[in-house]
Amino acid sequence: MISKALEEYLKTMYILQKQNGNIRVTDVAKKMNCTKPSVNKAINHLKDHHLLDYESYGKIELTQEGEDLAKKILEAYDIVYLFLKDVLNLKAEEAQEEAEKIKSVITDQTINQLAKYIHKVLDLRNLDCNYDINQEKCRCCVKRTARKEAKHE
Amino acid sequence: MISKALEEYLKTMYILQKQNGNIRVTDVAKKMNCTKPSVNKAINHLKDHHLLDYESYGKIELTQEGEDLAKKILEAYDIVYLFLKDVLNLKAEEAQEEAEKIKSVITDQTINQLAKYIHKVLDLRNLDCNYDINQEKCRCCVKRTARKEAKHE
DNA sequence: TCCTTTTGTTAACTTCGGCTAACATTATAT
DNA sequence: ATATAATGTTAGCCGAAGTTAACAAAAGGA
Repeated sequence: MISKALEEYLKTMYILQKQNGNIRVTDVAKKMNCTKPSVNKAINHLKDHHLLDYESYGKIELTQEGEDLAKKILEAYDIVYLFLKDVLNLKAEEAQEEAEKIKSVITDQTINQLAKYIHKVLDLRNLDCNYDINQEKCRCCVKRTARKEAKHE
Repeated sequence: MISKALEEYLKTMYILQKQNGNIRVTDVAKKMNCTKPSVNKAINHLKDHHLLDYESYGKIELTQEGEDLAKKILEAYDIVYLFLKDVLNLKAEEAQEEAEKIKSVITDQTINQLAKYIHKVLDLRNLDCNYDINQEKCRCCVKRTARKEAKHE
C-alpha cells in the first residue's frame, strides 16, 4: 500500500500522460504545487513500488500496475467531485480541491456507497455523470445508459 | 490555526470532559489509539495555543476558546457522520471512522453545504438529526422544530 | 507507612512529506 | 558550436506526528 500523498502524484502523472503525451517533473510540480525535488522523491518511491519505470533524465512511464491504480484513484476522485459539485452545489474549483482531500482519506467502501447514492440522485434528475477521463463512461452510467436505450427500443 | 491532528485531540478531550468530568492522559491515549507521550505532546501544543490550561501532573482544563473550538469541530464531525450513516447508509461504526477522517480535511464552506443538504434530506423524510452532544439540537434542527410547531398550532 | 501499581513525563529516535541550495544534464537559440 | 535557459538531481535540513525506553510522581492497599 502506498501513501495517500503518493497516490496523488500517481494520479497527476496519469492525467499528464493523457493530456500531454508525456510526464515531466516540472509539470507534475506545477500541478501539485510543490517543488521539483519533492516530485523526484515521489518518482523514486513509486518506482520502488513498481508503479512506474524510470531512470535518471529519462522518460517517466507508468507500468500497467501503476496505470490501473491511477484509474482507480481517479474514479474515486471523480465520484467525490461530482457529489460536491452537482449535489452540494460547490463551485467547480472548490469541489476540485475538496474532492482531492476527501478522496485521499476515505475507504473504498465509502466511495462505493457514495457512487451508488450519487447515481441514484442523478438518475432522478435524469442526468448522466460526466466521467470521461478514460474516454468512457463510468461503470454505473454505462449500465444506466443501457437501461435507457432498452426502454426506447 | 492548529493542525487537524491537534483538533482531533481537542475534540476527544472535550468529549471526555463531558463524559467523565475530567480529562486524563491515559484516557485520551486510549480513545485516540496512541501512546501517552503523544498525548503529552498534544497537550503542550494546545497549551501553547491557549486552548487549555495545564501544568505537570495537574488538571487538564479547556479554556473558553478551546471549548468553543471543540464544539465547532464536533458539530462538523456530527454533520459528516449523519450524512454517512443516514444518507449513505454506512454502518454506525464505519460512519464514525470515516466521518473523523473526512471532517479533518474539508473546509467550513463544504461543511455548511453538507449541513444544508443533509437537513433538506432529513426534512423530506420528516426526521430530525440527532445532534445532541451539547444537550441541544443543532442550529438547523432548532429552526425546523420551531417551524413544525408553528404549523401545529 | 511503605510498597506496588497506575499515571504522567522526558529524551531520543523514526518516518513522512515537504523544503532550499547547489549542482548536473539537456534543450534551445543565436 | 557554444552560451544560455530550462529541466532534473542530489544532499541536507525542517517540522509534524508518531514511537519506545526509562524515569518521576501520585494513588491505593496491606
